[in-house]
Amino acid sequence: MGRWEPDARERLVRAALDLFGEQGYENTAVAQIAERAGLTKSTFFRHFRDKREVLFGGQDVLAELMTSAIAEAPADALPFDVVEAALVATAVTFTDERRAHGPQRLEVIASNDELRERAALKMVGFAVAMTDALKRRGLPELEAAVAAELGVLAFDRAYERWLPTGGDFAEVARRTLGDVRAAVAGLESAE
Amino acid sequence: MGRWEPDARERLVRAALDLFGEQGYENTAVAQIAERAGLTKSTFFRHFRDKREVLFGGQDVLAELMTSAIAEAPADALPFDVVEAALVATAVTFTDERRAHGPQRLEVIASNDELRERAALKMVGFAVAMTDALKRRGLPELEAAVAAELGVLAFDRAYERWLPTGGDFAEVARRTLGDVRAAVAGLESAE
DNA sequence: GAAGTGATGGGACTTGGTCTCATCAACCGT
DNA sequence: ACGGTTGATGAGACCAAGTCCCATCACTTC
Repeated sequence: MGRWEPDARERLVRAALDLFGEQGYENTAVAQIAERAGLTKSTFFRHFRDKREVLFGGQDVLAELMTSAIAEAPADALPFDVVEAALVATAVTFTDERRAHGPQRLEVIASNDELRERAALKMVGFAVAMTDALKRRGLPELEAAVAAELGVLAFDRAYERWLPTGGDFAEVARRTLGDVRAAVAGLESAE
Repeated sequence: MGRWEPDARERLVRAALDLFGEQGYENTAVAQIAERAGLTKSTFFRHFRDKREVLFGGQDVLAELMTSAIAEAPADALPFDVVEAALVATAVTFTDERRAHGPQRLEVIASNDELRERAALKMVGFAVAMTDALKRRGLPELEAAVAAELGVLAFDRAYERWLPTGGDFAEVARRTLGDVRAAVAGLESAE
C-alpha cells in the first residue's frame, strides 16, 4: 500500500471541517480542501463519493452495528429492548475524539440545505436497516417499522444529549429511549 | 402577466417526467427538459430551485394543510386524533390527475440516490412542521415529536396504498393511521 | 534490480446552478 | 392610439461539482 503521508482520509476530513468553519460550506471548494490536506481534487473524490460525504463518514459502520445487535438479541426479547440493544451497540464508536469535532460538524450541517438533506437520508438509512433486521426476527412489518422509527428518533436525540456532556453513550441512549417509550405511553392514555 | 404559451411550470414537469421515464434521471440534462417544454435552462431554474425539485412540487402546500388542521383541531382532541386530522386535511390535493403520474414519479425517485435524498428531506419537513404545530397546542416536546413521526410514517404508507386503487385518500389515511396505532399498542404489550 | 500494485497527480470534459443583461408580450393610463 | 411599466423569458458568460483517462511515483515482492 504505497503512500506518501499516511491517513489521507482523516487529513481531508480535518481540512474540510476547518475550512467549513472558517468560510462556510458553500464558500469552500473541494479543490481547496484537497490543497490544505496536501492532496488534489482527484484524490478527494477517490475517498468520498461527493463533497457532502466528507462529513458523514462511518455511518455505514453504525448501521452494521445496529443490525448485528438486533440479530443477536435474545429470541424472546421485546421489540423495544431489541431496539435498545441496537442503540447501545453503537456506543463503541462514540469516542472522545469523535466528540471533539461533533459540535462543529453539527453546526456546519445545520447551516446548509444539502447537508441537512444528506443527514436526513442517513437517518432513513438507519430506519430501513433496523426495520429489516427486526422483520428478520419475525416481527410484523408495520411493528418493525414503527419500532425502528422510534429507535432512530431516540438515537438522534441521544446523540445531541451526549455531545455536550460526553460520558457513556450507552447510558444516554438507554435513558433517551426510555423517555421516548414514556412519550408513546403518554400518547396512548387520554390526558 | 405577459406570457407566450401558458402553464410553463406544468409543461416542464410533464417534459421532465417523460424524459426521466425514457432515458433515466441521470441521462437527462436540464437543458433537454427545457427544450422539450419549449423553454430554456434559465426559465427552468426560475421555476425550480434545482433539477430534483421538478418532482416535488406542492410539498409546501401539504405541510401548510397539515399545520393548519392541527392548529384548528378541538382543544380537547387526543394527539393521535389531531394527527389524523392533519392527514385527512391533505386529502384535497390527492386528485385523479395527481394519481395519474404517481407511479411513474415514484419509480424515478426510487431509481436515484439524489432523489431519495430529497424525498427523505421532504418527509423530515413534514415531521418538523407537525411537531411544531403540536407543540403550539401545548403538547410536550417529545410527545409532539413522537406523534409527528408516527403521523409521517402513516402518511407515507397511506400514499403508497392510495396510489394503485385511488378513491378517497382521507379514508385510506384514517385506516393507515389506525394500523400504526395498533402496531404501537402491539409493541407495548408483551407478545 | 525488475516487475507489479495501489494510491496519487493532472487535466480534459460534462453538467448543475448562478448571474447579468437584453428582449418581448401584455397591461395601463392619458 | 401611443409610450411607459411590468413580468416572464432568452442568451450567454461563468464557477464549481463530479467523471474519466492516463501518467507517475512509492512501496512491495520475487
